[in-house]
Amino acid sequence: MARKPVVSNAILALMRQHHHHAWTLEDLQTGLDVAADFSSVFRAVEKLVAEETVRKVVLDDGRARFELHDAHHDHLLCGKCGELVPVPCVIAPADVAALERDTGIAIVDHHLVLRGFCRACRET
Amino acid sequence: MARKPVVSNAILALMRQHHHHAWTLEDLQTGLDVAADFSSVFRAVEKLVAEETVRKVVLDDGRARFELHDAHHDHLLCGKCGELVPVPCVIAPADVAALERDTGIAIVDHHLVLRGFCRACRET
DNA sequence: ATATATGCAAACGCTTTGCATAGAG
DNA sequence: CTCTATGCAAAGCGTTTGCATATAT
Repeated sequence: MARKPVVSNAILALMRQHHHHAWTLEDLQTGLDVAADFSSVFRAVEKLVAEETVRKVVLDDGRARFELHDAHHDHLLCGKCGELVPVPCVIAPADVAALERDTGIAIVDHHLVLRGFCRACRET
Repeated sequence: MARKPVVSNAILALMRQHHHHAWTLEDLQTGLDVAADFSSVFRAVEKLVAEETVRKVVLDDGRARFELHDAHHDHLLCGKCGELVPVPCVIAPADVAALERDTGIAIVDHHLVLRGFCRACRET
C-alpha cells in the first residue's frame, strides 16, 4: 500500500450496511460518509470489480449498478419502483448442459434479468 | 402514412437478409443500401421497437443491439468473437413459477445473457 | 393542408481519462 | 523516493432531441 483507500473502504462499508442493494455510482457517491469526487468513486469501484469483490450489472437504462459479489444470484427489475432486486438463480444446470450439448456452444457464466414486480409493489 | 418510411424499410430488409444477427445502430447505418443519417436510423429503429417488430438488447458494453422480434430466445455473448448469438430459452416455466411462489414477486418477462464461446470459436 | 420521415447539428447522460497533488511506506 | 489514492476538469462515446425541410396523402 501507499495510501489508505478511504473511498474504497467507505464504499464497502456502505455496501455492507445495506447489502440487498444494487448501487449506481451516483448512489454510492451520495451515500458515502466521506466526501469523494465522482471519479474517485468510479476508480475505487473499478478496482473492486477487478478484484471481484464487487459485481457490475448493466441495465437497459444504460447505467451500471454495483453490488457485493457474494453467492451467485440473478435479478428482478421491478417495473414499478425500479429496484433491482436480487433473487435466487432459477437456471437448472442440467438445462445448461443440455443446451451446450445441443448447440455446441460453451457456457461459462450467465446473467438473468427478470422483469416484473417486487413483493412490495405487487401487493399495492 | 404521410411519407414512405425508406429508412425503416431498408432496416427491415437488411435484418431479414441476415436474420441471425444482432445489430448495433452503427451496423445498421453501415449496412443499409441507402444513405441515412444516424438519427434517422435511430428513430426508425425506435419505432420498430415500439411496435414490437424489433427487440432491443443492451449489453454490458453500453451499446444497444437490435434484432427481429420473432419467437422468444435468449443470447450467448461470445467471449472471443463478441457476437451476440441467439440461443433457445433454457428457463423452465415451472422454475419460474416456483420462484414466484417462494419469493412473492411477479414475473412478466426475462432476458438471459449467457457468457461463453460460440460454436465456431469453441472449436478453434 | 396535414401528417410522417429525414438530415443536420447540437445537447445529453453516464463513463472514462489526463494531469497535478497528497499521503503512506 | 516510490507507489497508490484523490480531486478537478475535460474528453469520450453512444444515445437522444430540436428544428427546419421534404414527401406523400
